[in-house]
Amino acid sequence: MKTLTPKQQALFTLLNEIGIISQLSSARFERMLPHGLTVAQFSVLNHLVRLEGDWSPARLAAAFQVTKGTMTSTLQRLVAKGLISLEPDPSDGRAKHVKLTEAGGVAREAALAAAGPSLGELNAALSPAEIDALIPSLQKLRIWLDKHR
Amino acid sequence: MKTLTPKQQALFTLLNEIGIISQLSSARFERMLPHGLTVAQFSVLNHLVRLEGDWSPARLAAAFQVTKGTMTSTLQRLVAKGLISLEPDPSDGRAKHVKLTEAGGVAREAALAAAGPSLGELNAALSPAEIDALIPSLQKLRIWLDKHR
DNA sequence: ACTATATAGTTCGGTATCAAACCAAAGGAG
DNA sequence: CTCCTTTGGTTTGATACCGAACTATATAGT
Repeated sequence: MKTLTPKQQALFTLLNEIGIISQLSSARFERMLPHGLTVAQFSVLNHLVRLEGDWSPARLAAAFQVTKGTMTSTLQRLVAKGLISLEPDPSDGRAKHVKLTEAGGVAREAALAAAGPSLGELNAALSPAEIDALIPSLQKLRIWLDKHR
Repeated sequence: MKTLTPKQQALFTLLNEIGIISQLSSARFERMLPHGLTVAQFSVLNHLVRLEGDWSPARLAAAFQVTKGTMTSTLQRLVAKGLISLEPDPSDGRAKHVKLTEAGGVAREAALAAAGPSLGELNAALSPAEIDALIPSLQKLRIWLDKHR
């Protein structure tokens, strides 16, 4: 039976764990969110609140590392819920501006309030020190993957 | 503007990085796989080769931490490709046995050969020591999430 | 034995995601 | 100015995934 080298095996295990954690944590998070918000939708709302500036669908897609098509879909759902609006960019006929609506701001606050406690529970699983230790390595990995796709 | 506590913020960042890595690495991996195999499908084949014993859909779902419905769907696609077969369990009228076919074994070998090198490239992003350091913490997190869902 | 509960598996409706193909507008090279 | 390439956005088709509802079988409690 063919197998992977130990190095490859370790990487495979790592990515496997990461995939499962991603799944479980998204599902967990989503169950907390009000208004039928999904993680992807909440992330966009949160992003718009936290980071000032003009955000186009393309910039958002790049920020979240998803394809333009995926972002189109997520934005359409947010528009349908009245949480954002898409406006034409006067200086570029192709582009659009993504704008948070009043309702979008409110929904984001509510989601934050609902999800924060659930996030806190995770401290039982991992100490703050462990969390801080994990982040830089994962960022390195994420950046490498982004650069080499 | 409402924000998260620093602790919550760190956890949020962590889960965010994990989500993006999961996405990017699955997409990368999948592009390498032959026969239109997906990561989910390959994982099942690989699992059946590496771990002896009888595997039912329910056991596989638990092992991969997905719902039974998700596993049903993945297994149906593998059956359609002729890579596994589902057989009734003589001792339990509800259960089934998942069996790898010849073609399944071959496909798994081919996938391994195709994907191994791509996995190796990741060593450029993270040293073996970093990888080994990451795994235990992530496992702790995964196990906690599994237990508390 | 009968009933209630738990477990195995499927199906359904919805969202996210990708890749690929497409259109329209912008920018650069001649 | 015209052609070519790049960029912004949408659409389509496929897969994975969840949660919830459902059927059928098994097991436990009384």
